[in-house]
Amino acid sequence: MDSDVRYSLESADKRSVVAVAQNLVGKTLRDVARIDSLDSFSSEEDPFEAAIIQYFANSSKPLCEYDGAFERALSIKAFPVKIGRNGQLVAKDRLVLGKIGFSDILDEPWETSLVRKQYGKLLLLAYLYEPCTNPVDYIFQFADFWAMPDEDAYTIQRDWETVVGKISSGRAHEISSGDTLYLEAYAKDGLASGTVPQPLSDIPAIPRYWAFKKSFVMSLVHRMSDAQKISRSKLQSTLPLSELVRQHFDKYVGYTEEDLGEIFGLTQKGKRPPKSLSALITRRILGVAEDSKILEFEKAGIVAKTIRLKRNGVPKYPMSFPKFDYCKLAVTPFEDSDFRGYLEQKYLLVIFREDDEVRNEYHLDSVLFWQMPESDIPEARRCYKEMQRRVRDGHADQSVKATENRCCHVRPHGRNAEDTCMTPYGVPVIKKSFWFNSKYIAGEIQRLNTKGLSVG
DNA sequence: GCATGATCATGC
DNA sequence: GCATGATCATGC
Repeated sequence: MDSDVRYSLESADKRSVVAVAQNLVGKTLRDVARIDSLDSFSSEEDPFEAAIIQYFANSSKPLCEYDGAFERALSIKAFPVKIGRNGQLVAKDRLVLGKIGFSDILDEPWETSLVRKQYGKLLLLAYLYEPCTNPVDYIFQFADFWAMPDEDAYTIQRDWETVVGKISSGRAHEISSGDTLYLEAYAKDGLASGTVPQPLSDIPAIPRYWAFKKSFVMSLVHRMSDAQKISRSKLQSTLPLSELVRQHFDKYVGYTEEDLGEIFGLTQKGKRPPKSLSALITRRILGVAEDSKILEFEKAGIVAKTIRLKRNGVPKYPMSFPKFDYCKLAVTPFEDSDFRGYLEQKYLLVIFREDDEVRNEYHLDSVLFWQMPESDIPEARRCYKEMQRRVRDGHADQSVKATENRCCHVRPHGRNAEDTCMTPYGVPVIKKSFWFNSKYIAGEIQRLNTKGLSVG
């Protein structure tokens, strides 16, 4: 998010925190933190949030170094969202920031107030609320620092002054949510918790909490999640996702990428097509706006990928993973590695196949949902362990080749020879990443097609 | 023709 | 500035 967030972590640390947060999206606490229940947090005020904070503390190096005090530097707020009637995410509740101390607030200026301090460092995590579900199984929908636009900050300050004004004129008992626009003094427990004294009047008042109103949280959700649902006709209203996607793509099977670019008005004659053309085509076929995420895919953690198959059924080029860090690789067991996490990625493979006659002309062929089968994980593990061994032995330059491993290999993925990463033995080596072998992917596509799971 | 290493280039 | 997807170049 914007760099103008008032935030005391260094920006590199901040990026690291955001990366940890983004890693939660599409997953659950059970997935990422291997927690089965919140029992061990049950003494906390909010066990769910406590578990999330612990996950962050364990996952982010800068946060570890903050020695548990990082809560001063950032405020993690998990809040529930649900699927609204039109299929878009909506806020479920208000977002509570903290209790209003009727006495403390009297001589506190806005600049040092709880609300002002909180909103400059809010890390918002939205999770999909499901009734009767163990919170460790809630799926996170989006996560990011919240950069508050100036116009919002101004309104929030005015709201704050309105509430403080009532307290400092002895009218805390007259506070109402209707007084304010974005920020409210929320009676969290209603009258259930009884009343408390207020400093400048004998009349007791209901205890209140600072909270962003539901409508304001709703706008946050809209701003932060640009995900859209895949379009459905009446007839398609109850179709399972895979069948829905297949039906959408079916209409366009046989067209070339150029045809589709033209059909959807994404290309102009004489102009070079955008590089992201295939990604744009996928969006159009599914009826989702260009700049939107696809809600169903976000929820299920599916990534759409275009695969161009040559006539022999082998992808034109292999699929790469993000670059790895030699020092991290040397000390991280496979089970805890980023690579292990990437292997669990679910894909929607949008497959184009090379024309039988015209070289370099690719036609839309089919779509497949694919995830690396569990039974192949040990083979990928061998690739990881072998590369790890080489790095430890001082041979980061020696990649595990595609001929050495059935599923994956290692190859350079830097900008050029100068784009290096430090090794544990102090010699920089060109950046590398793990890649799926082209032949392995070819085999998987063939396996799914012959299994009759093909769509399209 | 393929495997492997290296680099380009677009878009965020 | 960098990651990622795309592509080139070399050698067997």
